[in-house]
Amino acid sequence: MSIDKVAQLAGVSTATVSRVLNGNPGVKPATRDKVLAAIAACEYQPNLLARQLRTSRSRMLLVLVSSITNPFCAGVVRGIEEEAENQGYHILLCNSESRLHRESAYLQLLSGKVVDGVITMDAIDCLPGLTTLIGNAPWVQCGEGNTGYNASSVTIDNHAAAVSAIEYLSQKGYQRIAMISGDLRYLYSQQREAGYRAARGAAWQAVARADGLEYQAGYQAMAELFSGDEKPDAVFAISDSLAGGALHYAHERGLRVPDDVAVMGFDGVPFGAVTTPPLTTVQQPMHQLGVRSVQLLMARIDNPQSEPVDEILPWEIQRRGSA
Amino acid sequence: MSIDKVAQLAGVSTATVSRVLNGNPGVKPATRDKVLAAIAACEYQPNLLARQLRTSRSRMLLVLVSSITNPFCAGVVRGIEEEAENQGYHILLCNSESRLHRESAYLQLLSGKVVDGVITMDAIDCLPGLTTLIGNAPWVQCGEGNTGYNASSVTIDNHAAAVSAIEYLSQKGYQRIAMISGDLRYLYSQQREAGYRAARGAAWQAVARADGLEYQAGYQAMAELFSGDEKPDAVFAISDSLAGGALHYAHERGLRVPDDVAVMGFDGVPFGAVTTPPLTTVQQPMHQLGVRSVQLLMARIDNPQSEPVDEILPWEIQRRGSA
DNA sequence: CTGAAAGCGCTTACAG
DNA sequence: CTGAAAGCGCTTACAG
Repeated sequence: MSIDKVAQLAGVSTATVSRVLNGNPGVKPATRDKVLAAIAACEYQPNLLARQLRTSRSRMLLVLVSSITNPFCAGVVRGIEEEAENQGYHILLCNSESRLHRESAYLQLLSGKVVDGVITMDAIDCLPGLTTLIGNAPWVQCGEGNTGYNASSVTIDNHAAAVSAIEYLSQKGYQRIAMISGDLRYLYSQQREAGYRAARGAAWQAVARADGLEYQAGYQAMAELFSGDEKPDAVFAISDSLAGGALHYAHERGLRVPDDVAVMGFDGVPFGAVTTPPLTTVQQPMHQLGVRSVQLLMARIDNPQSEPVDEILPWEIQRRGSA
Repeated sequence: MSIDKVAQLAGVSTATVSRVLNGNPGVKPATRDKVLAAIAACEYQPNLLARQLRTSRSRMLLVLVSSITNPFCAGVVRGIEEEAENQGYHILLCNSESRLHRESAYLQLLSGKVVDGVITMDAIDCLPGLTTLIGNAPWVQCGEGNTGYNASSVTIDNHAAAVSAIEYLSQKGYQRIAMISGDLRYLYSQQREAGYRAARGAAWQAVARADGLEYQAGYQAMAELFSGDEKPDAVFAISDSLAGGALHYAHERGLRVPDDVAVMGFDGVPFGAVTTPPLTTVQQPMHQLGVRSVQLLMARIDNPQSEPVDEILPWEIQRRGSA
């Protein structure tokens, strides 16, 4: 079932078979039909590996996420897959769990020509060696805008969004606004926390850092915020998942949301619409983040000389019942 | 940066370079060192495509899931990735959204030798053409045990688990136990619904079919169950996500859970631990489902003549506050 | 419009 | 222990 068999069957050269396979216009209809018949007859399936080796184009993209269970990541990945499909690309998803070993194993596929480019959603700054593995291969950072690399990026303005979230809470009359922050190796954590501090200025502040991205971490951080003497009357969490854990803590302690304590999230993931009460949050354009990442990556693949671009997408505050 | 360059640099043949690259023992230490030095000197990176073409082994696995945002799928995928990594394999995740076009595009990678085998988590029965695309390639079904294919499978006993869930609710004293079922194209939906009906026997029954896998669908189904005259006092949902939507409906209507209505889920995904109240559910061995899928697939890859095996894993009822 | 031939970058019998 | 050579299955100038 190789191209040679087809050529034999059709009584033409392999070059001709290849031409009809690739839709090359310069083939006489009669011969094309002969070839097509032969292809059907022997149920020929092209060996993509050979094609990729020859053309040095795999039409595959590597996507590095820290956690696939993170609904924000999942939302972005959907956007990536959709646009990749439009462009005739397949994606190879690496759920790194931030494990260096696994990430570098996948990045080897880049230098090994198995993929044409990579989209990273992880904190790349603190993963030494990875950037050298990527080298000058087409690369876009999604959700993280670390500078100093030969990479494009697509993000939102995390600082501004955090400032705006705090202002929203202030306008609602909340006084003691605390924050559940996250892993500061991520640029977005730094930026959102900085936004919180900037917005608070000289006002009352309290920050608890969640250990991880899961609900449980949000629950713990909330407990920490409520362990002191001065309880917050509002909490701004760096992600909806963490906010979900915070809500759980509030319910468990009999705190009414938003009357006793308001909770505000970040991301705008689906489950935020069905929490009790539904979560007020900063809605990120997840789908569009994915779509634009692919488009910027394609630009780099098609023209490696082109300048990397840093794109910033809009966000909006989604008002629901929790704050 | 091909093997030829390295060979030249080291003053040996390409065969020798290949041998040290592959850890072939029959190489004189002195020459091995020369080669290693040359590899380092020119920062040689092997072209994996060429290697794969030559050896007809890609060490990549295709994983077809219907929805990556489904936390049950995500949990299984983590198990898959972990075991794949142990075996030196990479995975290619296809988030099909049950779209035939996308699934067949990915399955082409199978016939195209880009992947060595496939794990499907989707309802394959009703996707005509896909099974012929798979042909006799190494294949295992995970979570779905359709028979009649040349595939291994790993599942739980969905019927028994559903029966047991209903018995649990009965023993708790609930009388009018309803069910939120799902898409009957999935075998697991059929099996769990059949288990429900078998367990109820002549007792009061009500089934609402959720339209989709998201919270929202569970909310709608719950609304449907409560629209009639005879309200249920307990609801068994076919998945935790759907149960989450049901909980939301209950809260919205001021129904106390589990006093006014009990809610029981299925899957045992992480967020079930932080709902209000936490979700009583049937815990599936997600991680192990993934691990065993990979192992069974490896068996088929290493020995295509081996018989497919159908493996059934244990489940358990996870008691929490909602029922 | 079509074919003969080279080549993508590896690995692997086969000799020696 | 090492090398020359064939070959994996394609595509693509280059002729004609």
